[in-house]
Amino acid sequence: MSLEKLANLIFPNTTKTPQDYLDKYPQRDLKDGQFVTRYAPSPTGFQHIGGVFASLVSERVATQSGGIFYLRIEDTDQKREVEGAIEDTIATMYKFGMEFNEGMTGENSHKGNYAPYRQSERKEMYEAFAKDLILQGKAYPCFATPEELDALREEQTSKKLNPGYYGEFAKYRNLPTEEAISKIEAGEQYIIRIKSMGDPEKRVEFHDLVKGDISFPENNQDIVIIKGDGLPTYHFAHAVDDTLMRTTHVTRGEEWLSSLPIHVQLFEMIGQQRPQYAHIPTIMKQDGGSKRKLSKRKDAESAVSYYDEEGYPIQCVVEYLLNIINSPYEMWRTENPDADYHEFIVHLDKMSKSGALFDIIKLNDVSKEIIAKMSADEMFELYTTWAKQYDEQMYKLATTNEPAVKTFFGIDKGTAKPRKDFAKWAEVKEKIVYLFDEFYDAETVEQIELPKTVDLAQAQEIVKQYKEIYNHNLTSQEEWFEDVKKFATEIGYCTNRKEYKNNPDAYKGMVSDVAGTIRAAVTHRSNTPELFIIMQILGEETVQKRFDKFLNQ
RNA sequence: GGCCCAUUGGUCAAGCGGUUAAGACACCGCCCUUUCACGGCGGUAUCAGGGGUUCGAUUCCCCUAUGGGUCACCA
Repeated sequence: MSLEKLANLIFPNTTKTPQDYLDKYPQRDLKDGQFVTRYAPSPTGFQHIGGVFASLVSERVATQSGGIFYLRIEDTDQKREVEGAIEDTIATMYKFGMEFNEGMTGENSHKGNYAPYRQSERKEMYEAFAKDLILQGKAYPCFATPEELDALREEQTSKKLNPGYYGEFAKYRNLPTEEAISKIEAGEQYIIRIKSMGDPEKRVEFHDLVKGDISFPENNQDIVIIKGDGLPTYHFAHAVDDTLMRTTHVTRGEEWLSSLPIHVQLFEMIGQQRPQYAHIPTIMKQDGGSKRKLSKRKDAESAVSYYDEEGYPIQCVVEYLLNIINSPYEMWRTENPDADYHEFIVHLDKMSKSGALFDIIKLNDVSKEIIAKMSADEMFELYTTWAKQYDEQMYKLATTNEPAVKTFFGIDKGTAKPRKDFAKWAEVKEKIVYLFDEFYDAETVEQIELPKTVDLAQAQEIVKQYKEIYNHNLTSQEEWFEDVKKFATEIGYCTNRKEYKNNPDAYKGMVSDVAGTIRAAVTHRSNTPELFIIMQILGEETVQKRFDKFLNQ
């Protein structure tokens, strides 16, 4: 029984068997159609929007089925691990409204009955499964050094052969067990590989929930399952963990698709049923003439932190993502304008099979729509929360002028067609600063946006006269505008577009020129919401002061 | 290069053998309009190419092209 000797030599402290763990983590009590999914990131620190995209899919399909969604940390690569990354990941999940039923809840805490949820703490389980494979002769220690493997790869490449450790190239695959034992006893370094029985002439077939039916050649590589540091590779951890955690559906990025033959094989080798797979497309970015993955280095929008910094309400980002996940979302949203997005049912089979280009313009539109529907109070709350962190000056201004800002945010609210002014909080400043004298006063004459057809001298002439008749005590926008029209007529401007078009020479311009000029004088902007309300917010004294300042430009 | 996946307008995309090939964003025009918006109406623009199968292909099959993924003791 030399295999037993070998197994015990490699894993002297492993007394439990796979069955022990299978008993310890029993099948979940699920009703038909309930999904158990997971989000299983590596703690590398960078929160990528693609990760949010993938986890959102997982979370939605699990939650909407009444199943379980859990968070597993895949920290088997210690070199890449970044401190604080686990907490970052968890914070990101919560921020995006994804509640997980089980998993890591902090650096050193978790919830759920299938713990630990961190791979580095599951070492004994991988060892039990690996030991069992060795015992059965399905896995073996490999003593090849990295240099040897490099040389092998080079040789294979030069001969135009498939690179890798397989078949005749698998030098230690058929090493007599006694020799393996003596090498280990002599202290030689090794890793554990599977003894692949796959035949690349044969094909594995499977059904992917997103991609449909796919087939691959069988895997014939003796892939590594336990690395030199004693931790499992992704492939092996996947098979063991998703078995023991009783995952029913593996939703992950499509970059995993080509390792499916390995995974299928691994599940077979450990004698367990494989989960169903849904390989979801990668979010891409247009780069010149071609598409590429959203890049951490090149694309600011790849980082989750970007949306924080720019002040996109998270709900907007989620809804945009949902839009990409299932395009019927948009239709659903139109039909259910006030529904919570959680009520939308995500269908894996309706996902696009190819990667969508990230479209920030569309995101802006989705966002504007959502912000337009918010109440002024809600906007104020979200805006000041954002500003507190990212724009201290605006935070102070907004909080010390709460009523004014709320009135401003509230313009048009509750009407059938509220303005869609803001896509993100970072845009608020440029569209609101004229409410505050310190900004208004600091602006130069070049910054004044006059109507296209009016020059400064004309504008000043208009304002000079308007200042005299300006009545701050009007009570409605309509009343005020009637007043402006009357004034415009008196000074030779037309108040009827058709008439003006028919006879442009009879007038100095349109009433829009007059209104635009007043707007420019009061706000320096050509684009603002209802001027009447802005002037009310400002107060008579300020409005008059601004007229004066304008006349002195 | 081998293997795999994908390919409908600028973008997201409906479609699942017979359609005037939806809709949304963007763009353009008109209308409404005090500006900007919003809104309304309309417009430009798509089945990658070539072969089959079929009475009929965007839909099915094959080839080509293009794009993407993957070929680690990383996940």
